[in-house]
Amino acid sequence: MKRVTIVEIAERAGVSIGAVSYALNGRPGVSEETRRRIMEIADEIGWRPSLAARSLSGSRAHGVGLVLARPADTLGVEPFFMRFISGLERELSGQRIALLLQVVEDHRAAVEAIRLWWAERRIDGLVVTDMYAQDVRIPVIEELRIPAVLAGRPRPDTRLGAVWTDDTAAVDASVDYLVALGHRRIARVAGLPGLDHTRVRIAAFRAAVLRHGLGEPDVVETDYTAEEGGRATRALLSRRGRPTAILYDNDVMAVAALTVAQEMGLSVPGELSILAGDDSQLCVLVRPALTALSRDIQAYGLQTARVLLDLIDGRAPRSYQGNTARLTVRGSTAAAPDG
Amino acid sequence: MKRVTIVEIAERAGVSIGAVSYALNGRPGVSEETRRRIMEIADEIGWRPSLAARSLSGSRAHGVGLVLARPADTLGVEPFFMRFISGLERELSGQRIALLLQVVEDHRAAVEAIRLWWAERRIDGLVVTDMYAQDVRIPVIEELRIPAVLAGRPRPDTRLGAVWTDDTAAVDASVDYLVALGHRRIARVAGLPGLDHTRVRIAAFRAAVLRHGLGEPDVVETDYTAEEGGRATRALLSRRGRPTAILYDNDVMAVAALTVAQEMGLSVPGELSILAGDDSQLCVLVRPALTALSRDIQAYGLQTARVLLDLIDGRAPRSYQGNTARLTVRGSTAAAPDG
DNA sequence: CTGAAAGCGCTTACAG
DNA sequence: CTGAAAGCGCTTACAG
Repeated sequence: MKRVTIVEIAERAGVSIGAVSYALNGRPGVSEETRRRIMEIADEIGWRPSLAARSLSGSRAHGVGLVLARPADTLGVEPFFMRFISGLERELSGQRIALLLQVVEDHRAAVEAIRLWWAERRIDGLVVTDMYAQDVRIPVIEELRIPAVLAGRPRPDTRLGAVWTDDTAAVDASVDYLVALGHRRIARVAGLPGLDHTRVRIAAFRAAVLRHGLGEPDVVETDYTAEEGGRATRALLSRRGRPTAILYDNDVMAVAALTVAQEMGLSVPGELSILAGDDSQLCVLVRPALTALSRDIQAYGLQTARVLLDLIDGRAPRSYQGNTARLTVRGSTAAAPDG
Repeated sequence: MKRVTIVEIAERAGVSIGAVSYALNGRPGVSEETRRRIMEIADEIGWRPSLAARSLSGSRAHGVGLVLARPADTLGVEPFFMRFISGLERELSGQRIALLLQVVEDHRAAVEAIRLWWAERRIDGLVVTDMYAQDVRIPVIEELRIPAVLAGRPRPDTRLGAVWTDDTAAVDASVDYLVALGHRRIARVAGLPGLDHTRVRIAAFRAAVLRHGLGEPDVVETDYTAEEGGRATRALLSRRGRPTAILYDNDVMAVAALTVAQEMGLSVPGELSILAGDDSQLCVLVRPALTALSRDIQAYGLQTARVLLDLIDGRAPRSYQGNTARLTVRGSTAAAPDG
């Protein structure tokens, strides 16, 4: 059970521990020959750096934090997060950087978690998701000067990095596609109105509807859950002049909408076209399979990790724009009924 | 940016750093008065222990690891993991223990991750999910003497703790329920055959079918994905003497089955009863809503964390049995067509 | 009850 | 190119 340390390596190699440290870290100060011998010994006895010791003397914690502020049930059903995490991991684990995960109720708790992690020197940086237009986490992160990257639109007034995709273009493409199918009454079931990207998408939707001269844009806000998605759908479909096509802000709500339409005796896509704002296996699970906006979430996570690692290494904050979501056409969209 | 350390507290309080350490950790060696004064100062200047320092001198890393060895896509769609993680978190974060998460492809990679974490002294213990009957992780964990708890059935031949629920009883209840509805041809679409709990459930299913005198038990093995679940369903429903009821090993496959049945023109539950082995929002999303085995996954995660923390504290390995899954009856099960 | 000191396992100037 | 030493921020016997 005795821990293998550089002292043992130094003894076996007949050099000082300083030399061992230099050799192991690839820094100048030892001859190539010595370095090789030291590396061999380290390998042979299965040495691994103690992160505690390394963190204490160097100043890196070798960890980054991700705080998810959502109810566990919502997190569970939306496939987004696990895939995103998995993408982050792919980049981080290669560099022996741990991902610390915390699931909390709200932003207040998130701020608390961030403060503690930082004070304890557990993390070198932070990944921030689910940005709010007014986000209490940002001033705290700025004040503590924590390297951080937003999974979302850049905030030029901050020192934070950002990895984002062009939601406006994706919404535009969706509306254009539906209009080309002859739809004139298109509605949007949006997610949480406080969220940054929800707002961007709503704005894009409004602009697209107006641009096509389709009258007053019809948007219902929800909390992203199946319940509210279903309820919003029921409300929209009960109106006179009900929409012939609805855009949903995620996959879960679109699936719920399909159920509601079927219960109301409306055929999809015959009488109603449904378009999901996120793609996942869920969309393929149901009938008709759902037309959806797809993007590579794992790649998104991976890029986010890269931008964060650069920041931690002291490079200037970057904004990386990933690929715009593509429209994957399946069975839930078709020509407008009266078209 | 200067870090607040116990040195500063000691100076302000006019005592040694040793006294500060004792006071802050609630150990004897300082008077109550001194202790209170020290705590106040610490609070006032916002001191937080450096985990690196604490880990280096004490021998705790204050972290536990969870390695998920599954393809990211599967992980994403099954709501189980996020809820489980969220339950783990609830217990861990209260004790300032970090959850380190790693998502890998297979058990070989999982073993590698475990070895590294342990060698680097990043973790004090491990949560192990998705146990295989023959599981390469176990001998490694035993050899390294890592405190670990299985989210699954106890292994009496090991020093590992375990948190589990009685799958046999849950399967029994499901079969009994279907038999009471008059079903005589009941099949099971199982998950990955290598998994421990898959085997237990298959065995329980076989035993129940035989006990009820329903003839040769009909089991199809899959990989838990919607694709294979759908394919298995199609195969089962294409046979002469097709089943009138099918038990699925998770929620995702049951939803896929619903789609397949509808495509084949079979009414659910009129001609086919579907029972999902896991419950989640997915089951409520579809029509008919799926009858399912429900359990409190968050509580399961929380209990798992507790058993692990006990182990880490040096207590003897415990096996904790959680509540057996309850049958939540919804619209996908009904009396057998010929009953 | 309290203080002084060693030690955890590294990194990093600073001399040779 | 190499060695000896200080230091990171704590904990913990060991003396007083």
